[in-house]
Amino acid sequence: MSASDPYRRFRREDLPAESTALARFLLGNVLVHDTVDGRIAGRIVETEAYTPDDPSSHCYRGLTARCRSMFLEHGFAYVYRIYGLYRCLNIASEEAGVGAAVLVRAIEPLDGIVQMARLRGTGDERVRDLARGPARLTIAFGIDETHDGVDLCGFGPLWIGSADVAPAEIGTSIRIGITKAADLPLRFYERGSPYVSGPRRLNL
DNA sequence: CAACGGATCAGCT
DNA sequence: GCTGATCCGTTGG
Repeated sequence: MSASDPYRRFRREDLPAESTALARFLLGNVLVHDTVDGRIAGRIVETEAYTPDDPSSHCYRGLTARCRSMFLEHGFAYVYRIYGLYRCLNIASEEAGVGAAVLVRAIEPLDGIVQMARLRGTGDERVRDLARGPARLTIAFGIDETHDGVDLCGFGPLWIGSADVAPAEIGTSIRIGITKAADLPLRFYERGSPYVSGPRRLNL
């Protein structure tokens, strides 16, 4: 967060609002968490879109207490608890008042790798595994439900930005771990990246 | 490697 | 009650 910061914060108007456009746009850009113990940051390499009227979306049946953040303007965080144990980070998409979001599924660690390994607390300190998978990445980044509803395009400690690198070559597949609308091609990943999650057949 | 079960709970039916 | 946008350790080919 200095003049020499290698990453540039996005303003909301930098981001496409539409869900699949945002899911693709985010690939290759960075998620940053500036904590008291230093910066944790990495390149987003895998996303999934949960569109309006999507049967697998948490707000398919309308606004509820859990998914209310999905109705915020695009660029706000939606964090929810899954399987009672873990958390997943989404970025709200579409316009305010429309429930939709992009799930961030995997990140290539760039900064704060030592702290990521500490936060994860497993024996596995391979950089490749630190943020590969939606729940792993929230653990590695220290993200929890206190981040639900925060503006990732604001000036807070958790934000998204540009690393000003060449755009990734994007692959497309069906989404992972869902049972409804399971055939829709709404998962996007950086082709060839070893930091992407999921079975190999989905990462060609 | 692939497959399986346990952990653990909010939200919904 | 039952179901998950999951992970991890263990078991078996």
